[in-house]
Amino acid sequence: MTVSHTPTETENQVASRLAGQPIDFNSMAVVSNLFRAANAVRNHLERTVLAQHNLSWTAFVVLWVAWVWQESETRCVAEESGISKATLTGVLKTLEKLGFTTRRRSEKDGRLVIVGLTAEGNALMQRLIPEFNKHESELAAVIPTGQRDEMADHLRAVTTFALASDQ
Amino acid sequence: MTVSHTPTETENQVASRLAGQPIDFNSMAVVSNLFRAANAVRNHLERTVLAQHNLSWTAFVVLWVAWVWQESETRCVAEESGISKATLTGVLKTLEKLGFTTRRRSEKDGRLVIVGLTAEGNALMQRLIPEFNKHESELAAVIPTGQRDEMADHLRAVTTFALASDQ
DNA sequence: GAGAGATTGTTTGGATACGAACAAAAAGTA
DNA sequence: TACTTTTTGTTCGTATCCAAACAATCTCTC
Repeated sequence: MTVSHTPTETENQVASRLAGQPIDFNSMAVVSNLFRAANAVRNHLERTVLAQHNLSWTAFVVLWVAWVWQESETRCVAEESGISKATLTGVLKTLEKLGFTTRRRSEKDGRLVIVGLTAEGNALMQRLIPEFNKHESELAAVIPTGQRDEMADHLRAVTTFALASDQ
Repeated sequence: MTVSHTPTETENQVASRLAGQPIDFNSMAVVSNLFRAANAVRNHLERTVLAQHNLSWTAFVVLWVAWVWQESETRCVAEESGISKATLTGVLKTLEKLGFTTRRRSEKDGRLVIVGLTAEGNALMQRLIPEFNKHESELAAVIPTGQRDEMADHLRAVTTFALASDQ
C-alpha cells in the first residue's frame, strides 16, 4: 500500500511553502498536471499495450510516424517524433533489429536516409493502432464529451508556443 | 529550415490512412497532443531554465519534491516524481554529487532511506522556483483565463484514471 | 570548378529510465 | 523463539535520450 501523500496534500504543502511569494499557482497547476498526466498515461500504455510487443514508447511513436508516411526522411521522423537525431539513430537500430523498419540512402541526396516500414512493421501497426485507440478512448472518456476538442486545441496551442520559444 | 509536415498535414494524412476504420479520432487527438505538449514544454524548460544549472528534467522534479517536504522517504519521492525506485537511486547519486541533496538511514526502520536538501539545494530552489513559474505563466497564458482550472482538472482526472488502471 | 559554408546522420560520453534479481530489515506466524 | 513473508533500496543489464564532435555530402560563391 501507498504511504505517499495525496495530490491534494501535496498542493496544500506547496501553497504553504510558497506563502507570501508572488507565485502563479494557476499556471503551475496546469503545467505540473500536464506532466503528471503524460507520465501516467505513458507508463500505463507502455505496460498494457506496448510491453508485450517489446516496444518502448519512443519506438512506438517512431513506428507510428513511419507508418503514417510509409517513407520518410530521418530528420522528419525525428522532428515529428519529438526526439533528437541522435536518439532516432539508436531507436531505428532497435526497430531494424526487431524487423519492423528499413533504412536506405536517398539517391537524390547522399546525406539523407529514408526510413521505411517492413511488411511485419505494417502488420504490427494494423493490429496495434485499433488496440491503442481503444485505450485512448478510455482515457479521454474522463473528459466531458463537449470539451475534448477544446482540450486538444489548448494542448496544441501550448505546443506551438513552446516550440516557437525555441525559435 | 524545417522540411517536416505541419501538424495539420499530419492529422489529415492520419485520417486518410485510417479512413473506413472505426477510430475515435477525437480521443486520439487529445492523447497525442498531450504528449506533444508535454514533450515540447519539457524540452523548452530544460534548455531555457535547467541547462544552466546542470539539471535534467527529472533531477529538477526530484529536487522539487524534496524541497516541498524537506525530508521524505525515497519511496515517496519516487512515486511523487513519477519515476521508478531504480531510476531515483541514479538521480539521487547525481544530485548528491552536485551537492544539492542528502541521504541517511531511518533510525526507526532500517530499510528506509530519508532524502533531504542541503543548504545549496534550498538556495537553488529559492532562485529556481520563481524563474520556473514565470515560464509556466507564459505557457499557460495561451489558454483563456477562465479555462485554466478546467484544464488542470481534466488533466488530473486523466492522471487518476491512468494510475487507477495500473491497480 | 575549387574552396568555403551549410546540412545530415552517426558516434561518443554521460545521464536517465525500467524490470528483474538481490540483500537487508521488518512484520507476520507458529 | 524460529520460520516465512513482505517491504525497501540498490545493483545489474539493457534501452533510451541528449549535446557535442565528427565525417560525408551538398550548396553557394567566386
